[in-house]
Amino acid sequence: MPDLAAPLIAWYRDAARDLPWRRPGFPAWGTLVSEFMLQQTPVARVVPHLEAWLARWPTPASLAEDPPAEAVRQWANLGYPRRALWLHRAATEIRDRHGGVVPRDVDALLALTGVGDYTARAVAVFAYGERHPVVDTNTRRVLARAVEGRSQPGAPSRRDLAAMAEILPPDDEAAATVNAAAMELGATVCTARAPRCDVCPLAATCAWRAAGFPDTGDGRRRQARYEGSDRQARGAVLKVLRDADHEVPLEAVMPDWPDPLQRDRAIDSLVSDGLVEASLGMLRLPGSVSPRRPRGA
DNA sequence: CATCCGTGGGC
DNA sequence: TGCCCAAGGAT
Repeated sequence: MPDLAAPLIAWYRDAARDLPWRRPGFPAWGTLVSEFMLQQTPVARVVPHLEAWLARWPTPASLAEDPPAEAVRQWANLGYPRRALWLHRAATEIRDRHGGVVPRDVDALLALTGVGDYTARAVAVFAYGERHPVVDTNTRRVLARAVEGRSQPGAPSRRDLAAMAEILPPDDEAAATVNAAAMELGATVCTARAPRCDVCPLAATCAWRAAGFPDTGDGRRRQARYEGSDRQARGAVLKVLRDADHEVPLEAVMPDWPDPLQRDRAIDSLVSDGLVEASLGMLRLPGSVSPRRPRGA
């Protein structure tokens, strides 16, 4: 296998975008928040939200002090609001189990709510300089093309970590750069559609290019239609509660939604997820009011 | 392992 | 215009 590390490092030195989490001295907490936000949300949408979030909650403990409702509100329209709830839980876990310091150890990171294989290693590597393979969807596509000669990666697998580990140089800092460079290449050059092979540092040895760019089938499943979906209904319910500064009567939540059963199903699932609290016919974001102790309790 | 989970921009 | 896609994770 050709050496991918050297051309990736050289290319990254010139082509890396200037992003907040790449600034020197950026805190590990900021890296963790950015990785939560970047889970399935494009960089351009994340940047302003990240800066507002860190200005409001500069430490995990500061976030943990506020109720989850505030996290869900601040998350605004970033999408997948469970991530806001999970980030709040992770902040609480960091405060309670790690003295308020974002852990460095991959296993400790993996134990945090909402932190999986990607995020745990991204924090260990990019915030702390540890040497691990970091594999996201961009890296998987780059490896699928450059190494395997396929147009798209297969289903995500634990083997992806081993494949990435194989191309990492021994030095910690160089390994971190290769991890970042593979992601950056996939995000800006080796893109899902219309890859820019003319400026790719791996073009000379790319197996996919050498094979004549065969379409090896996309392996990816089509995303379910959003219009009319339960997800859309959930999003609409949550928006009503985010925009309200107090609890809302159940009957006032989307009274004109085309499918009342779907609306009720959305509310139930949000309650089940912990994103909404319901009692006495009222709905509110979690922890947004202090529950009154029943008389005589 | 397949499915579910938001939202918006680009083509 | 509809469809594709986006630094994943939990169940």
